[in-house]
Amino acid sequence: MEPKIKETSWNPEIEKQILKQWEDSKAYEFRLEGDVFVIDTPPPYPSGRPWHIGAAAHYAQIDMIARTARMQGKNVLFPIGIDRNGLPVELYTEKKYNIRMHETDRAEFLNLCSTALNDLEAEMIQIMKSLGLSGNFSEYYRTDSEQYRSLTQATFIELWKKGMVYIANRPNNYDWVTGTTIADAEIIYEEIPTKLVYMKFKIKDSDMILTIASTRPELLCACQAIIVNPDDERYSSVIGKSAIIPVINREVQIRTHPSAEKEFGSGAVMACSYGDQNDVALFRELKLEEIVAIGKNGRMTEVAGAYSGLKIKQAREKIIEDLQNQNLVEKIENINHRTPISERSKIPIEIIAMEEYYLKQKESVEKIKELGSKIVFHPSMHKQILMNWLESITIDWPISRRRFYGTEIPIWYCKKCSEPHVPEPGRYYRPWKDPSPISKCTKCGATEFVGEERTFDTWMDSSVSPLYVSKYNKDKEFFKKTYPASIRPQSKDIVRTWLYYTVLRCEQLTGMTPWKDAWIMGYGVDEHGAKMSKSKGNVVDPLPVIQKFGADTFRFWSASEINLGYDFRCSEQKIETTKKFLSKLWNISRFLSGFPIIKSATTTPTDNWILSELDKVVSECRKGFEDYNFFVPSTSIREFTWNLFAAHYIEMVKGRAYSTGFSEEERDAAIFTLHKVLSTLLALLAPITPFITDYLWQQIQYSDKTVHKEKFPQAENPQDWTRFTKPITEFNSNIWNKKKEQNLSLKDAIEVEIPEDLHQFAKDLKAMHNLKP
RNA sequence: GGGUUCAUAGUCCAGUUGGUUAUGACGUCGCCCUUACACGGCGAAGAUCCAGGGUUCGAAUCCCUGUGGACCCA
Repeated sequence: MEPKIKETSWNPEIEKQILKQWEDSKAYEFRLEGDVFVIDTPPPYPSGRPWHIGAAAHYAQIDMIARTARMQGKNVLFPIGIDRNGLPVELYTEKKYNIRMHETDRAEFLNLCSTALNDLEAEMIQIMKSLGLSGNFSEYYRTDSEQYRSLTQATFIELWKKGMVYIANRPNNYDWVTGTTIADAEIIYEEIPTKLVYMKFKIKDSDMILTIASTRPELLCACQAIIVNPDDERYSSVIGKSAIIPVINREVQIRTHPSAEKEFGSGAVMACSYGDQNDVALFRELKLEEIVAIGKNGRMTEVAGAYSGLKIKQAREKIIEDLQNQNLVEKIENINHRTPISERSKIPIEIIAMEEYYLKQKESVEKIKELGSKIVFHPSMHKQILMNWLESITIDWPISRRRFYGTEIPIWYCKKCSEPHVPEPGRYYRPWKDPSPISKCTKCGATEFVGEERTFDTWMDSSVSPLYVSKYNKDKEFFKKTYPASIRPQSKDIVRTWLYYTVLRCEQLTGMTPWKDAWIMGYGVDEHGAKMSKSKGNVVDPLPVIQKFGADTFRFWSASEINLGYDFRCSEQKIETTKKFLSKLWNISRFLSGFPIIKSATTTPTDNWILSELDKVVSECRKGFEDYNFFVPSTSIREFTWNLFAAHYIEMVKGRAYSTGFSEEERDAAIFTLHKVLSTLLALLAPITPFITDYLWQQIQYSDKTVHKEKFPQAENPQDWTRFTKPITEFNSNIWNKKKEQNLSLKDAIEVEIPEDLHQFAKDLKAMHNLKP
């Protein structure tokens, strides 16, 4: 019989035709009716070539979630967004044009950023499409669009009116070269050689000398306490006494705190505003009054006395010199110090108190814990990341940034009395250039205003993504049916940020959890298990891989290689070998496509056995799909298809299907079963490898429409025949071995007794191995 | 320093509530064109299940201690 399928292997080029077919038929269009399934898709950030292969694998799996839900009969809202706010594009633009953001015209700088993003975005969308994502590309959103930013601003205004926002003067990471507060995420750490200076402090009203080691002697003038460990017996006699700061000649108290390590330096440390983050915590905890020793220009302030006006480094050298001249230095060690560096200017950051806006979060922690416990995490172990984070929240969230490419904080200040005013929500506001929408100061009645220049932390935008896709404040009917969303897929490393902030803000705004499920994926690492980075040169670019092997190969690799929630290794070689399975599937289909489709038949024991094994696969797959864990179905299908269906069943019934020595009924039963198994496998695989399954489905003509409109298969056979699997496969192996031992070809006849328990399969076994009667 | 997590053949991975001989794949080595497939088939070799201790009739699996790695936070 002529097979309907001619070629002997799957050609990934066909994917392009199929993609077009889906697009033309609007196969994945969302309808707001029936059972609605909403995905809070993570909008990827277009950070430049190559797109991380782990991210591509991640999105392939999110699409599997969408397709699974669709085959369960749901209407799936699968939005596609692009995250465009924030630091990376600013850095990219500064580097590309060799300019500095704060020294460039703001409007011009924004334009450059936007253009850069457009190029990077276009390529990203192309990759997402070619991966076969069934998302809503025709209405993809951008987080820097007027629509999106006006939502961010509206939610801010709403919280402002609820009294959730306040302004406070607190120490922050500060990069004095570029003149901006920066987030922790923008700090990198480097081991830098530095001097650890052991300085002599006199104890007041005694002859005792207390030695204190510090890498920041220039901050002596900002010292407000000496700290020793409460268990450190060397210092128990001086606790509560005062010490005299050398050179500065000011008294400070000696106190205890567990953060003072006995082994570091002399065991006694000075708390200055601010040497590092620990100092910040100490000042807060011990309620010390801060002394501003370093100005925003990176120079010592007046409190530094003789050192005032000097740059930090100069001041350090000068004060060491003075200490030595006055014999106040015990010794100096050269050490490597893990120093926080600004990612942007590569200089050590300073911690300086600045006025910033804060969103209250401390009082929401209990409520978030409650909501968090109701969200179903996949895998469940990653819920712990959120819970641990909630335990460690001690301060409110600083939300203002001194950046350009972000959503503007919609505030205008009265020129006369400085009273801040927020406008009405609904529009997109740019206070740095827009005329004030406020006409009269509510406090003093003045009529002139100055716009705020700062922007929001980008998580302020990202954290309202479920509200955006559900048309919050825009379409009540739509919102009601699509919020809370069904699932938030995202990666493990941003649970503390994106996931947490989303729950926080959605709770504050709607009182509800933003989604029912959270699906947390691990990182893609290189083939040796190391993190990929451009500097290490171990980055794998997904684009050529997809072009070479096809999206389905990439997707199947992603499904079968990644166990949900765990890190996974990426290597081109592994992806390549995955393609073999698609070839296998293709050839099985090619073989079957030569036989007519038979709708029903009276099956034989051999048929019942494989159908029973098929049912087992179906059940396992359904379990995996329900948990959105595609590792389970993909590996289970591959094993069944290759090692049972192809290797044993097809070989066993080949003779019967060709009808040599069998009745018509027996032949029909074989053909029926072959098609039953294959069509079930294609449907099960459809969410994972949508191209090849759809193509084969339509070529063999299992139905006249796409496989993606099918319902998921269910286990159908009540009788369990799987106890025969082992005897059958062992029997077949035995014969193959025997023929090999006797140097026989597989088609040569052989005399072998069929064991008692396999008698009901005898006819097929005889035909398969050419057993002598 | 705190937390999460992992540890099974040369490599990657499975092992559900503890139960005969530890799963599969890649790679290696042999043989083989067998009416779907050489991008294939069959076979073989390859594991003190990280170490030590405990619970148990029985532990890769449960508990404790340790070691090593990855990541997050400080």
